[in-house]
Amino acid sequence: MLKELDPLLHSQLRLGVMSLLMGAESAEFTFLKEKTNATAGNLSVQLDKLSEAGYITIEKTFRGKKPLTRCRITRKGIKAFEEYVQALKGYIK
Amino acid sequence: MLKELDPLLHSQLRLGVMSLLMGAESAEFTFLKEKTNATAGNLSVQLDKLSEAGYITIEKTFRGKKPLTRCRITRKGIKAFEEYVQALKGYIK
DNA sequence: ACTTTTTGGTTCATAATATAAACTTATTTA
DNA sequence: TAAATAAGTTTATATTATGAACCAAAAAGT
Repeated sequence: MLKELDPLLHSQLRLGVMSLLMGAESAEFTFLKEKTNATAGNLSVQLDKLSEAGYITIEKTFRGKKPLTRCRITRKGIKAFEEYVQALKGYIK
Repeated sequence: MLKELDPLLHSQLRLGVMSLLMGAESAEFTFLKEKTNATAGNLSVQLDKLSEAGYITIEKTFRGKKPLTRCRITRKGIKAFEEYVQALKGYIK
């Protein structure tokens, strides 16, 4: 039987972010923005949602005088991602 | 680079329907409803969208005196599904 | 025989979600 | 010193998903 797909992950942009974070120790806002082709506003909102859910951490610092936002996937996020992939496989054969 | 995910397929219910139709010659409304656990209203709407897009055909007849709605995936639908799966693989590694 | 429930849906109003435009604050660059 | 750029956030809107309410016919109760 088809499993539920975690709605937090079943979104192109959030899934893209999580996918990128799965493959890196951490990633900067600007990097994620470039790789996903998202607008800053949209990315900002979606990162907040992932953070709210405890799937990522967001660390805001400065590089010199400029703001620097760094994201990292959490253990919970990794687990959710892996479960999502398993569930998805039931759909794509 | 991450590819676009066809928004018509990137929806739990529509993807579920397409997945079921990929594995069968045809399927009845009531069968799809059971397998996907959708409400009739939601399923009806999503089937229309897939049909509008040319991804499935919907044939309305009768079994005895009761309405019978039968769905089939089209060549276009199969292609779209396969492309979606390819694009998705870029996200889930 | 009629009235209640079930079957097989559709329509529509609302809830949830995604998205980008407009804004902010600070920093280079001209 | 005015104008453009960087790095985001907030907010208003557009899009999408979802189910409640509805309909017509058939089957089941009484």
